[in-house]
Amino acid sequence: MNIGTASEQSRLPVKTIRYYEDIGLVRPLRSENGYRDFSDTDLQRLKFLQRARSLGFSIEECRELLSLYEDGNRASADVKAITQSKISEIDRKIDELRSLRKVLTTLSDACHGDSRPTCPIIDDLAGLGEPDRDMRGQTG
Amino acid sequence: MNIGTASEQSRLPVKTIRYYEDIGLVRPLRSENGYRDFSDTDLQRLKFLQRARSLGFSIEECRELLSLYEDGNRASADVKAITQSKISEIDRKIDELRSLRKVLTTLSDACHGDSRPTCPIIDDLAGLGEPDRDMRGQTG
DNA sequence: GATTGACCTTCCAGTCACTGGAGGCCCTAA
DNA sequence: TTAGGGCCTCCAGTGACTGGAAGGTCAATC
Repeated sequence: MNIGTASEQSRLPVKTIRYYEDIGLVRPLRSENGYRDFSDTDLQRLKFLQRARSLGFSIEECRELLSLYEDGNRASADVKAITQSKISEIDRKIDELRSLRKVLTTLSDACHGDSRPTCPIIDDLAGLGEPDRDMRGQTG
Repeated sequence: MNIGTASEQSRLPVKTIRYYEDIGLVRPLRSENGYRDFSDTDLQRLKFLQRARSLGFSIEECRELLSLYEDGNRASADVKAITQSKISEIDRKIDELRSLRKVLTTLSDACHGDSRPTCPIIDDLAGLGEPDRDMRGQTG
């Protein structure tokens, strides 16, 4: 099938599929006219990639998962390990966002939010808050 | 002061400061030898940027906040609005991560994680799960 | 005065995962 | 024959840096 059909079926943009070919995630044959010709197996890979990407796996993780997918002898433990490290990563991100949210909420709550120029948010950003600067603002 | 000192004081990498100059977030003078010469005002901006970035504001948001910071007549409502839209954004991200986490946890829990090749995680990625494919995997 | 080494400069390329666009070929239908 | 849509490649841009090469500057030491 042509790339357009593969795109519809896999729900991946055409551009993305071409990109995936570029980086070797899928290797469709070529028709005589130079068009990519996707087999059912290729389509399976694309669907796999779509799902895995939407679950937050990076391209390199997808590559790894794909090779496990296609290795009939893989140990499920290997796949589970990748998945669990992904879960930990998500947990870390959630924590980080939560603490960010907390600071922003505190600042926002302290701000009267009217037409006056006085603004605790700006004051904080400018370093005019309590002098515990070194406790905060560490970039992850 | 030289860029190294500005870097220490602002806790921003030297490279980042040069980048910020490139994109016009800070405009230090130059000494006769061509070295950047940061004033106290420049340093204030850098510290402001460090704090704002660490709170998750994008570069463009920082630019906006900086101009509000330097506008003595700004309305605090403007700053509060940016902050609150940031909070909503964080909430959206957290929700997304939570639902991702849920799917991954379900999959991981279903996987025995031993040396056998049978793996529900891979099966799901391959589209061998329940046939509700169209309900899932929408990329945000 | 020469050398060392830290610090500074610019410029280019790479990161991640695409996305947009230009310029042009191919195919089908009217 | 023409119009349109689909396909091709290649290049550049996104965001926010980061790494590295090649080279100039400065202060201290020999």
